[in-house]
Amino acid sequence: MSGPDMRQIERETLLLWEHAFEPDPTLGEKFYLNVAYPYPSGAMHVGHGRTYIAPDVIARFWRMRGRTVLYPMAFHVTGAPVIGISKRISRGDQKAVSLYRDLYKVPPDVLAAFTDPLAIVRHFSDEYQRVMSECGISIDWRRRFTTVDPQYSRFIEWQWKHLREEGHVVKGAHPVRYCTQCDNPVGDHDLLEGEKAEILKFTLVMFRWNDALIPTATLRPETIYGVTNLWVNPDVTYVRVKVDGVIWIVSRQAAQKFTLQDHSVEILGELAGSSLIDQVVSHPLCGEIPILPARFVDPDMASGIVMSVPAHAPFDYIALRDLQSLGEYTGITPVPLITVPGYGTLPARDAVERAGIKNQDDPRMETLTQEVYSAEFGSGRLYEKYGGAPVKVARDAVAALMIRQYGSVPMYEFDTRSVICRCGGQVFVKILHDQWFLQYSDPAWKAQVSSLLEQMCLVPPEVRAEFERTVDWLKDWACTRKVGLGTRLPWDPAWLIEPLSDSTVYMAYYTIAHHLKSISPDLLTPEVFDYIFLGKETSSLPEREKLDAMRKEFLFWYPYDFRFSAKDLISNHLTFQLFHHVAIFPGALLPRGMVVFGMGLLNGAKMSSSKGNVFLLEDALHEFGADTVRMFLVGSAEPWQDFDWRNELVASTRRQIERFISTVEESHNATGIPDDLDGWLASRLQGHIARMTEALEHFQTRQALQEAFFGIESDLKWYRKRLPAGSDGSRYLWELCSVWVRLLAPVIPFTCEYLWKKLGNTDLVSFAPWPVPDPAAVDRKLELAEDLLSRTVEDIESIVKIIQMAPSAITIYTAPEWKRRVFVAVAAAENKGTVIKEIMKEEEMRKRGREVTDTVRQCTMLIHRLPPQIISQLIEEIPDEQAIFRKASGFLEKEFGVTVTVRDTGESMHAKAALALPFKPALVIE
RNA sequence: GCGAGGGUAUCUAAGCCAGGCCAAAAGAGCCGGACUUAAGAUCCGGUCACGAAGGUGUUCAUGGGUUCGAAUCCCAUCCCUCGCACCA
Repeated sequence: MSGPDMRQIERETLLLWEHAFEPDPTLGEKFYLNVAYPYPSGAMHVGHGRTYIAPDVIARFWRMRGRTVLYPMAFHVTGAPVIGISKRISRGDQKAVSLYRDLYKVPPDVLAAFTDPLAIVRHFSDEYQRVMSECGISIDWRRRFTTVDPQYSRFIEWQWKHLREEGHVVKGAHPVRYCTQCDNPVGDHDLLEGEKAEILKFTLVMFRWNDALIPTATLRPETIYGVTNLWVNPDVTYVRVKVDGVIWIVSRQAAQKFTLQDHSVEILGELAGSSLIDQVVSHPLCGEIPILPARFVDPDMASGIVMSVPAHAPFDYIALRDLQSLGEYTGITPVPLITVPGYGTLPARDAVERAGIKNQDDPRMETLTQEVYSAEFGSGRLYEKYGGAPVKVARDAVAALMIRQYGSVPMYEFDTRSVICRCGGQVFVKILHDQWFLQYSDPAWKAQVSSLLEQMCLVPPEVRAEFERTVDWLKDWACTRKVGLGTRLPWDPAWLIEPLSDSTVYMAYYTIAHHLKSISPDLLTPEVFDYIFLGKETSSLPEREKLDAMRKEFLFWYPYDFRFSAKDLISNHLTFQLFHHVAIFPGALLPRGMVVFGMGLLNGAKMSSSKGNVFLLEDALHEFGADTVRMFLVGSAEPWQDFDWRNELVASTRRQIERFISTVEESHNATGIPDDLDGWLASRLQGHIARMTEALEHFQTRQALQEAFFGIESDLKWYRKRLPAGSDGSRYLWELCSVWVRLLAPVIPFTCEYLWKKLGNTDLVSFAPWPVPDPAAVDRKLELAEDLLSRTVEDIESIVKIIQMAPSAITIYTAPEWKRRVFVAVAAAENKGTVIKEIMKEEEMRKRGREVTDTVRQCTMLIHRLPPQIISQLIEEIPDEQAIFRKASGFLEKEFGVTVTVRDTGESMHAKAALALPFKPALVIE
């Protein structure tokens, strides 16, 4: 049986759904959820699939529960990536072309148009919509927009006007990674090499040498008191340059760097490093010192000349020792200035000697330097004669002093060498001016976000800590760019608003996006948005009727209930959008919750388009069908867990759906009259409904599926096992299937629409009422009886298996009345220690002596092994086991193919019979 | 390095917060059987070890500790994932 043609069903169902999920405000309750919109620069893979399918399951669930559900979608087009992509494609870059042509399967004529960046996003946003629809995602596409639509830009301008008025936007200078070849700042993804390089702020300590200054860059300005010499690389050519009118001696590379860091630089001439050796320089804080040669000095690091503190810097110490071992400069002794626990007077010497370093070429020098550096920074103190301050404090104080009095200036430099742009050019640190910042560092703003977070529902709860940390840690964010697509800053149009800063309150835009399409962008002044979103009246508002409708619609949907996104966005986007919301919207309209997703793996490895390790969502749809893809993606792990796509696992998901289809279809054959067994099935079903509902209320899609799919399936398995031979079950199965199809509709909606119709319904299951557990259908006694039966069957099976003998007769001995009393007494006892005493108060029990104490012990063990729920039920009433087993004897005989007798323990002298306990009958198999 | 989360049987994964319901749910895979001309699907059984009576033994990253009792609590170590900013 291959089942119905799912692809055909999908096509037909999609027609039924056209315009079905386009909600307008109602009188009822709403549920508004949204997902971070995609940047459509490539094809969707199965990882994207889950990002949008999991919220769809939630959307469909609440829709069936009667809420008016809004699930909108748009496309984030702002930023620079597509510009780079289109450049690479027009340049004929093989890697880029092959990615788009071969992996994303873009047709040649479309690819040719990709020389226009907008063509890329247009193509892929259409693809996204098409594929999302094919997945059955119930999006209201009327509200679709892109972030470069003129209406959206007007909206962003409104948003930024408010941010500025609230004082959240400030101007400043900012050091950035900068490629001189591209003449642009570069981000991580623009780098060929050195992604992890951090920008460090050095202090240039200015030593005087004749008419010139020699700047040495240091991260430890406080060590100036211990400087014994400078190091210059004798093999390097240095330059004499005029910097801001003063003569400096630096490496050639450094001279170029200064031009990018707010200095005017004019090269006057060259001089060999060797010519500087043995020259004497001076600084007011350390006096006169010589220049010594050292090969470790890198001309491409900061100024290309360093100051030497052999007492505290292992590199300096070992370089000096190397020289002195050749008999040179033996007059120089290290000058200590910091005390640090765990080290002697000369920490650098201690570290070098402990590690047994031979010379300055030893590879361990880096870690050694780090070790001394951290120790001194963490617990070091300057000598009393230098003020006695902790290093932590002295560092900034001395730097400030030098800048104020001794001509020092800061210099920015990377902590690692070789930072290379994708274009192949070297990357430098440049100070950008007139940069605009969002002042996330503002404690008052942070406090507002923190208190909003406290009220918000975060799923899973573990992410709360990370959000709180992020709010604490956020610093000012450079929010404008010179290149890319986007909206211009209204008051400074030379700048574009950066992509992470123009995507923070668009959830409000969705509520009216479809109405805005019919309004000229020119009419969308800040006053118009003030009215729609804040209810602020202004005279002569245009299109008043439309605005009123929008105001009403906005207030219907807002605030949003849940925002969904992957966990990598916690530390930026998800937190940013909270900052922006509190800045603009009143308390009653602030976000209510967020759901954070895990990441996707493909066959155990990270999914990555550039490495080709992706499985395209569309391919998955074709190969497995939409419902299979959906069920796998939301069923293999909870949304916040990472999931792993493996084709062989997905294939078995498809079989599960096929099994479900045939079960429901075959329920037509069930024509029997419902009896107790159906009562049991119905009672169990109520539990499944309740638990699945609760799971979905908590976004636990996997748990929900376990409950509703496998839970019901395994009940049916037992049900069929229990049916008399030849029976297909009762009419109750129709009812069960009606519930079952609705429970699974959020997860596998195509299949369920199909089956819903087969069950004789004419409406859409997508809008059918969600099943509600019926307390009247719950029958604990029936459930307990079946439980006893199935446990007993398991026991018999396990015995039969072990004894490896074909049984000829089975006798079930139920426990005698007095044991039931003991059982209840033990189960109900507060104090298990004194329970025997209590029981022995009865004359009848005392007569039985040891038998009773043994039973107490056995009962205690049994009680520990049974679920508490069963125990509490047993305390209330021990079922009539005789009746249960007698009633099921036909079933038992069918199961084991032998006669099954049921007896009370008292009727037998058999040794085993004495083992009977309540809910654990003794079994004799012969 | 810093911040957050996590490591459970062949795999995915529940259990952990509230310690005894735990040899540890569920699914998958694998093995065996039934059905079938055969394959697939389906159904039945098995899947840590031992056991001719429903049990016993050893397991929940590693090593310690608390407790009558630990996958669950505490400490240390190792490993994995995400983030560390001008980038979507």
